[in-house]
Amino acid sequence: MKEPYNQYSLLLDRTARKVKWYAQQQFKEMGFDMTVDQWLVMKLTDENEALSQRELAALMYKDMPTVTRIVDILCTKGLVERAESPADRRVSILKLTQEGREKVTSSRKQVRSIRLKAWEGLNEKDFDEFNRILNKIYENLT
Amino acid sequence: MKEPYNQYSLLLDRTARKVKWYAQQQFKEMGFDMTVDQWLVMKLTDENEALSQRELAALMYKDMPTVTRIVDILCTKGLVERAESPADRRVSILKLTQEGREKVTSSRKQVRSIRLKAWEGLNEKDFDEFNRILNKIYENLT
DNA sequence: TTACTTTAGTTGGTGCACTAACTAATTTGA
DNA sequence: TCAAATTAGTTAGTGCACCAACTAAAGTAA
Repeated sequence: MKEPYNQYSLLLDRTARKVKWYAQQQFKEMGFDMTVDQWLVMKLTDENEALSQRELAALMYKDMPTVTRIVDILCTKGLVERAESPADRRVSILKLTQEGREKVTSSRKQVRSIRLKAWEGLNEKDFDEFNRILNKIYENLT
Repeated sequence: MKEPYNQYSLLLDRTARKVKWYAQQQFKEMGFDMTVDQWLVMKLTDENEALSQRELAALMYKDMPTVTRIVDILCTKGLVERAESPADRRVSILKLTQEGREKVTSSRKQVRSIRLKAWEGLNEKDFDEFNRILNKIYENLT
């Protein structure tokens, strides 16, 4: 190979963007007025009791400024609220509003079907390989 | 599996970002004052005679507004120039300036070593699987 | 030629990613 | 106990990604 492993980062990047784009299209079609990242924040807030922004950032593999801004948007939309932690006044505990909870609940089934589309024609072994290789690359660069 | 293929988009996304991040760190360390995307524009401009922005966008799998803006930045930096195509006055033909050409040439070897880092402990078969699976996912969503 | 459509590229607006610098609260350790 | 270090979160600035709307040039067909 003259240029070994050439282009792999481009392939990674374009695939990641395509996956996000496809989910966003589906959101749009189902009249779901929010971004994929905003939805993920809501889902994780729903699933994790007394979640702080730092913990949320870790779950999403995003940095704190990014999380701050997504949460800001969701607060403005009235879907999420910040509450002060009783144990540590630096910490914001995230909670869904009633409206936020309803939105997440009503979307779960549809979101699952979005996920499956990407894996058509691929099997469980492929999924394992995918996980192994991507995790290995990640570790190599950490 | 209760949530099949859950999290795969997160894994894709975080790995793609890590790869870009690592390259950017290396650029910084070698005193290379530009982003990875800017470098890619310069590399492709160097390798392709009389490249238009549309062709460049296709090579990078990016959309045209994104390309316009990256090229804008490189023009401002004096590394790239737009020339009018003699055949079609809508088309901008991209060319590296002398300084741009020197920057690309001097960086090629170092960039190759950046690429290899991600694949430590992985073999050629892994690389093929990686390509096959990511391309399949991409096709599934197109 | 004249009107219709397509194509290359730009511009504006919004959202996410990353760095750096900052505030305020908490923890640590001499 | 109190100064230094750490931690949670925010703000500012820059760059990329995507959509939509736009300009101007080409191509097409009557």
